[in-house]
Amino acid sequence: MELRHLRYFLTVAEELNFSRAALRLNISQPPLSQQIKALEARIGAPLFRRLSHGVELTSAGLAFQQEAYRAVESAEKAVLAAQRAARGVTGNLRLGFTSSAAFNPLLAARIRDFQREWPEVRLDLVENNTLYLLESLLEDRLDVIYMRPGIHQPDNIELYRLPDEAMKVVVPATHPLAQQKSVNLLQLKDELFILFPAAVGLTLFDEIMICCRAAGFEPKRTQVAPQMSSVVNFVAAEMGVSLVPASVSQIQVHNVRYLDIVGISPLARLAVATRRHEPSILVKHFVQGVSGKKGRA
Amino acid sequence: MELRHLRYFLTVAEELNFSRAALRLNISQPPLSQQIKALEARIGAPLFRRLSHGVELTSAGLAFQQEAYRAVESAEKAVLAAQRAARGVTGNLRLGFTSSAAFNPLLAARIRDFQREWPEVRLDLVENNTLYLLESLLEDRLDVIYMRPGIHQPDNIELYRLPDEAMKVVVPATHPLAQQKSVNLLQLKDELFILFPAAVGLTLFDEIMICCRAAGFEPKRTQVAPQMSSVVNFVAAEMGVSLVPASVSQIQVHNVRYLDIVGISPLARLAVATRRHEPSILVKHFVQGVSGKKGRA
DNA sequence: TAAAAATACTCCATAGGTATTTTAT
DNA sequence: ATAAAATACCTATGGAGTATTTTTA
Repeated sequence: MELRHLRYFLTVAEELNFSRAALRLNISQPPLSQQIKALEARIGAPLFRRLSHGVELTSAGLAFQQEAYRAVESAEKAVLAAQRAARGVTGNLRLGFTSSAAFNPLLAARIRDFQREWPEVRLDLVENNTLYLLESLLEDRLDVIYMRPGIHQPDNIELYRLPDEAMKVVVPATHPLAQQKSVNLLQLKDELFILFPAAVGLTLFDEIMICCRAAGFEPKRTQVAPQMSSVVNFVAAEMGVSLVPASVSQIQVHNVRYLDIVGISPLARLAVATRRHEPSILVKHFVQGVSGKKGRA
Repeated sequence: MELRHLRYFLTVAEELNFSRAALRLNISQPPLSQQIKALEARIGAPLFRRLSHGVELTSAGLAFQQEAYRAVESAEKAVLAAQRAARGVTGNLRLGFTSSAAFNPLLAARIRDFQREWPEVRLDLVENNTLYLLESLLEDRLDVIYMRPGIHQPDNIELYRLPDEAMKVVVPATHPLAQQKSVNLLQLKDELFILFPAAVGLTLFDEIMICCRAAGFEPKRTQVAPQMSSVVNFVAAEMGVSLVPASVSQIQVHNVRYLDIVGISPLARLAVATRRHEPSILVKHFVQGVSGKKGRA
């Protein structure tokens, strides 16, 4: 049995006349009779009662009609669904980002614009650290990631650098520096630094360490926090001070002050990464709207 | 596009390997490649990504898979549904009966047994007078009817006579005759008779009239009631007396007595009718269990 | 008798087979 | 080097055409 049989049957069931149905199907009447006959043989029961002027459906024909219609409809829907998916109109895009990038306006804008342009694409969002995101990307559990580019990236990923972001110092409101509009790093030399674990937030951690050394000191005491929001909360709890990307200052926790840095200052680097030779049209569509430049970190 | 393409596609999508899929489909690998290629051309997008060791689904292929599966499934379901309908396992049977037959135990038993044997067949029940039932049967709005056979029936129906049923006299409990176990018709010669309208319950009406004449009188005063239950209610309201099929005495209305008739007594004739040359297997199944004998009324 | 479906037959398009080449790791 | 898909080419099944017969109201 083929869709041809179902299509022919459905047309005859509509017309209740083989000759007219054959006309509509752009075939002649005899082959139509033959195909219906073959279908009836396959089923083992007549689908039509042949009368002198046309035909009528048997109960078997009536029962066949409903499901046959669904079959033909599903077949057509399958083609349309495939075509839509191929054009990138539908589908899933798995997007990962670091907790420190979660507040970056470029990421928010890209998500908003992409959803506006492709409203039927489902975005699966994952927040995690750069190492985890990279691993997920390479193992095909994520399609696009917003990550902090470090020293050695795998070479089978494609990187799109976003503009570097300034960083700010976060201090408790009760801290003497809280009254100032800006600070230089050296003023923090005796403070306890709340940072991401080196193994996880490696790149931001490194960047801060390097700048402190350039400013002439080595942070003596450090304390790790697993998430960007935890960092701010720990500062609010007066456990120490920290350095965060400027966009993170959107987290307006009571009892915390953000200060601009003058002089030597670390930069928060951000990049979008995809698998190299990525075939997914959704990834292409997403990356097209990322305002970064292609290239190594 | 044919079901073949969908079946082939689904097998490849399961195996993710053309050669293995071809084995399962009992064809060789090249024609499978060709059919998938033709399908992809029809859709306008590749469904598989060809890798060195096997293939994987593209997003278009993934989208296609769901609906393609439904299409194949529906096609198979259509065949099964038709086969079941052809065997009389499913379908609708429209059954009509007169209100005076509604209490006949043969009808109740037949409905019960038929439903027990063919639980998936839906019975549509219609209660109406013989004239209406006959018309509905001939115009294909009913399939089987329990009717009161009269003098001239259409000859394009098939009749199955059921055993004649005795009739009883119904009187109000306050009536002098209510004390007797039985009556003869002549005792009713001065009573008001509650009967079906002649145009509607023609046969039962005629039968009663003929018997009264044979008993030696003509019912002087008559009153019509539209339904068998109304007849009994009118008797209960002391409007008059009536004659009903014995099975109607199941209607145990307060203030009403049923009396056997001795001597000349009318009979309630009942028959099952179907269209002549009826092709429906459901009608055949139903009639097979009707314990009547075939023939004219 | 006429309208419509079935049958008889012919033809060719194409599904499927075999042999071989190409491709990608 | 190897596994697997694509290509080339051939064969033959069967879908569709034309002409005609059968059916039934």
